[in-house]
Amino acid sequence: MAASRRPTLADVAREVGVSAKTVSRVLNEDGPASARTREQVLAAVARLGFQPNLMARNIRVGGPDTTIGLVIPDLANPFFGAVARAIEDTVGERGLTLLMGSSADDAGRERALTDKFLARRVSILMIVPSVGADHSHLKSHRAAGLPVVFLDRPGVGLSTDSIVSSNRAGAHDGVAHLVAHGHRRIGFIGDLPVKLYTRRERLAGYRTALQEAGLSYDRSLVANAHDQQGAATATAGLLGLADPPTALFAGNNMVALGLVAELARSNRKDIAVVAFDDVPLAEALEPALTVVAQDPEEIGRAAAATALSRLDGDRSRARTITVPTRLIVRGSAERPAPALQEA
Amino acid sequence: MAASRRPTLADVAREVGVSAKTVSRVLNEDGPASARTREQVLAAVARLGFQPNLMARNIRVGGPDTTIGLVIPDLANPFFGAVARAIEDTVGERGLTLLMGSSADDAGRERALTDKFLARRVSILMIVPSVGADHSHLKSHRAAGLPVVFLDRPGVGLSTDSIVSSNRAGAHDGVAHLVAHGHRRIGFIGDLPVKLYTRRERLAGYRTALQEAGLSYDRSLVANAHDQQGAATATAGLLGLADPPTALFAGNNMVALGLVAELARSNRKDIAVVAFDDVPLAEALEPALTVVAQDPEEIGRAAAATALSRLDGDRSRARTITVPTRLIVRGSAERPAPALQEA
DNA sequence: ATGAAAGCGCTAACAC
DNA sequence: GTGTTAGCGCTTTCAT
Repeated sequence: MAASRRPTLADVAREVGVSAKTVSRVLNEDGPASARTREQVLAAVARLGFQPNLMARNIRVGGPDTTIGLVIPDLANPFFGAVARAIEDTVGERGLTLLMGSSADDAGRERALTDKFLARRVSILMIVPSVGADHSHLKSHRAAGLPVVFLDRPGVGLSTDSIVSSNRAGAHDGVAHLVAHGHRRIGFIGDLPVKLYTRRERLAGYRTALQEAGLSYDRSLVANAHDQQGAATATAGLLGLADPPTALFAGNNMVALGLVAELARSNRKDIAVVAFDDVPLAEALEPALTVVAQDPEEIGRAAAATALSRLDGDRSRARTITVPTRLIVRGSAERPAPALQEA
Repeated sequence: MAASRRPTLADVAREVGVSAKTVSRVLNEDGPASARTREQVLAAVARLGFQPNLMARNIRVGGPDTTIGLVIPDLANPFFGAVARAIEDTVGERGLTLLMGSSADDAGRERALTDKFLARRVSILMIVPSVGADHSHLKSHRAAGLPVVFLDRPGVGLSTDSIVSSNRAGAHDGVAHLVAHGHRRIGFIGDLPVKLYTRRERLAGYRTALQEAGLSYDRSLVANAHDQQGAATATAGLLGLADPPTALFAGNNMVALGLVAELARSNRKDIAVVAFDDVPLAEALEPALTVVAQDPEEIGRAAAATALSRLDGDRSRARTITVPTRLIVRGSAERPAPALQEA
């Protein structure tokens, strides 16, 4: 079958015997139109299955497109999925549609995605910045009125709104909780790369908590992993040390999954655990997993609300919103530390 | 600061002292251009920060936009997140960008989203159909060459490609596994609404497995839930029956989370479980959770591959691709059934 | 209440 | 190698 051309405004106009502009008026409820004309137009639209070309409209009107560009590291990571849903819910009321892409935490892919989004004249740009990415090329866009929001991590080379979790305080609280249960050798498995903002912040919180407890920072207790498999390996590595930790802190949700899986596999019930970011079934584990929960819904909601207020003309200084984390005590930190060997 | 207009092709042309078409040629590597001109153009482009307006280009070229529209029930559901990632990976090689939206399993929202996508002239439309949605309005679009693919469930009123899991066989295998371990009273907690395709298929598989074992179908052992909380309630309800089940089958990932959480909360280690769709940490539970795993990556990949082949002119009959599920035995079905009370 | 013409930013089809 | 003209589908502006 021949691929029949999609009907245009002109087709509808011809069908009814009016001008294109009249059809446009009816459809956009712009200017006046007689009841009879309106009826006929609407009928023809339905008959032909006409759908206005939004791109053509946008071209002519000149304003930004009714889309919002969102760059996240991984569409399949539930944390970012939850953030995305909250964003969609909030901007959806304004009729904005989500244009999404995964950067895989690669600066080049992130740049390619943002460029694509800019070429589409998105009305808002939201980015989870990758390590090594520079955002100074966005200065002119922001100056021209494009709201740009950084999510989860601050961006580099551009002063604009950022929404982050209370990484440092959260990690501190989690580690302090382990300390309170008597642990003195606490391992830390962070995200990769090590320059990642969240990794550094959470490590800083870990170090502060150790310091407050008078514990020295032992580099050999710090490991890194970017996925579940790597976290399992890192866990096994730490537990295989000559002087192994009695407790472990997981730096993010993926690390938590690998870490907990490895402890289960090796049947190490004697290791205390706290994880940063909540995971499903945390409460069904034995013992139930104590976590420093993030609030992805609030991160997404705050990001969207901030961007919308910018869109509405808010020209105040760039702000950084820190969304609080919350320690959820479930039991996995309560394995008592073994009695000290020395003295 | 004044929102300065974004530079256009004409601006670049003026800056260099050439015609707009020449700039266009350089940028698209269309026709020839002297090395000197090319250089000057590129320099001006960089200087002005020019980015071609993709919408304007598309209007003129007339073809579909380089976007793919994807309607899923919930951006935050990890199953659909994994599907989306696989789609993005596959179509990304063709330079297509993802336009996404959540339908919340509502036919009206689904329709609003698809209409938006059509108005944007997406080159591919992928939909997880909601119960009650009719898709006959897409007939003309598909006839005009727009690839339409249904994901996870078949659509209604339109004959086109669909990608689904082997729901019936998978559920059958899971339930048969419970039967093999001696269970004769097996509860089923399915998704809502009850007319949902996957719910019905999986229930059918459950019934077949019972039948094969010579077990009668007991309506009181079938419950429903759409979220984790509801699944927990349903679980408690089934276990509170006068003649309660000794084993439970969870109809999807969300149900599985609620069901397992409830069993943990009420400390019911005596209940055997198999879940449809894998969940994180399944192997770390005690006992580890046996599941009928779906393959979201393959679903996404197959959907994208099918759509791309349509885009390349494949006009063969609509196909339904069934992606196999896989029973992953981990232990939660191995709680022996109690000895029969009677006879 | 409706229409004609011009133009948004870009490229196809011809010039030269 | 480069420029000119026309036109994609729509809306703005100005008529009538």
